[in-house]
Amino acid sequence: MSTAVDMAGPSSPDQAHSSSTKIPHEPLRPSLRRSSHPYSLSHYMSGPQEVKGPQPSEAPEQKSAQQSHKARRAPVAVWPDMWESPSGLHLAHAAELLMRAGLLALTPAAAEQASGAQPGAPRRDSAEAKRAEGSGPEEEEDDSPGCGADYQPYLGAWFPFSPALFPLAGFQMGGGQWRSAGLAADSSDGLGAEGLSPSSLGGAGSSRRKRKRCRECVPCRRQTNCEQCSSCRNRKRGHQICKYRKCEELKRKPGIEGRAAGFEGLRGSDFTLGMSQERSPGALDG
DNA sequence: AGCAACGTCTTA
DNA sequence: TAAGACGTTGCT
Repeated sequence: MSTAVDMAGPSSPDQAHSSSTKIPHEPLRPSLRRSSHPYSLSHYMSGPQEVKGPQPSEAPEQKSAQQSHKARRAPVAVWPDMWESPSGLHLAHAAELLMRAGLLALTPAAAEQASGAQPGAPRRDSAEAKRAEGSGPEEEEDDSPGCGADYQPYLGAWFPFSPALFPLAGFQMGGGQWRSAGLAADSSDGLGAEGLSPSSLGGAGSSRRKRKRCRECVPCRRQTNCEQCSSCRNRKRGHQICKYRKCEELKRKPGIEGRAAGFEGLRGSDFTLGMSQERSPGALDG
């Protein structure tokens, strides 16, 4: 338990939102103020319930599109607008607010602590984790609401791992290999780490065989769906995993061995640190 | 059988 | 070219 990461804190977005009442409404840094963000902290801390449903500004559009395909789409929520901001400025803004609230620590240690959480009630992913490796400190956490990693969307690890920021830090999702070299060497199913499984390879290399998530990259290690991204909002039709949980290996086209040697062995903590450094004011301004 | 999610095709 | 839709696979 660290001061920055309250492991006994909210285990769901709803609970996380309640903590917003403790946040002092102080002015932001000038650099962030200048970014003219319209959102307050309470806005960032607002949750799915608050953003679900049609937004006032969208009502006319929905009416006019009743007969179109678009009419079937879920209304655009406020959060995804920020999370998916190409510039990442929304994220920086949110990070500033959360840091003020003591909820955010952009340090490797905090990220490590958040990911190395106490076990919780096992859910779906735990079965995969059991298959994945016999033991070890990096053993995949249970997909539990009480798991520290569940807080990542609301804590330090979340922002650096946002897809919107990967490009800013020079980490192209298609080229990165973030899992530990030690883990890779130790992995009993190296195929699995490559997003390939014996079963998926077992056939005649059919392209229709499904690859499996590596379970070791940052997105794979996320415990919970964000419930805000397009994939989550559109799960029934989209049949896609949460954007922020989409395995880095699976994002790459099958057969493309685009692994950059420079990424080999880069630990998650190193990555977090790199992101923190990359996100320093100077780096962002540059 | 039901569900999650990968792969591919279509659409904007 | 990215996002969405849908068929399909793989697992429980």
